[in-house]
Amino acid sequence: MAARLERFNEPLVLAALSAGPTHGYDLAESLRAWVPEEQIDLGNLYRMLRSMEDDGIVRSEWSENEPGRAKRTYELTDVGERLFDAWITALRSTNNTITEFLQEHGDETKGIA
Amino acid sequence: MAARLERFNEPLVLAALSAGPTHGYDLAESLRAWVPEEQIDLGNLYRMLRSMEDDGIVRSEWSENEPGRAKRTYELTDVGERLFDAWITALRSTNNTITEFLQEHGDETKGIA
DNA sequence: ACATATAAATGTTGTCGACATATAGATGTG
DNA sequence: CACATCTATATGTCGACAACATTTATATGT
Repeated sequence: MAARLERFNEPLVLAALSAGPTHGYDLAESLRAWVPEEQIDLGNLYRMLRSMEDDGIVRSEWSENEPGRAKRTYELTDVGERLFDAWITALRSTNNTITEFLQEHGDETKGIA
Repeated sequence: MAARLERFNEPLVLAALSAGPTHGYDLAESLRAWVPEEQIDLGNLYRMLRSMEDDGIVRSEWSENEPGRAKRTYELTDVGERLFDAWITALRSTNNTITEFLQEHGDETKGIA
């Protein structure tokens, strides 16, 4: 059982990028810090990044003159920053809904709380 | 934008049924009380109830000798009650994750909080 | 008589996450 | 050197679930 929050990886990515540009593989590291219990699916992460780029949420380019495998560096656009704000608001609202629900029904797990 | 919690209707139904048996249409009323902003999809609700019955979470039978259109009355099984407990635990955990995230990033919406 | 509310159900479609696989350069090790 | 492993990006496929639409049927209000 898990109460999965749909698309929650998106605000995690937005938060990570709001601290400055990085590339996909590093982003996966940041996400792991937030959700240590579940391993990040890199395939889905890259797919998400490309879809976010299609929507103008992030912008990317191949990093040049860097050692190692070629990396694509992502950074937030203005649209992305505004989306981040919207996510924060939405998460607050969701959190309130859950909190109210737990207040009304949270004594169901006898002996754990 | 909405931070949708996947399958959140399920714990709502479980909570409603834990207060006693009812039928699908009444359940929709209870759900509306919890999520007034979004209208409940009755089609999906009935589909969900059937699937929950397949999984042994609820049990149902046609109500007899009742006026009006024939109703199917649902009640929780033991499995359903345990699932409800599991949902509570999972929701607590999700709530903690969101809360931590908001504590670190919640000052993004300038002038609203 | 006609519209609307109650009640249950199916069909169809799109989005997203889970899992698998492909490609390729860099680095470590026997 | 050969081979494994790590870093890095990307696509293919599948299934679960929500959104939206439509169907059937009874009861009630005007």
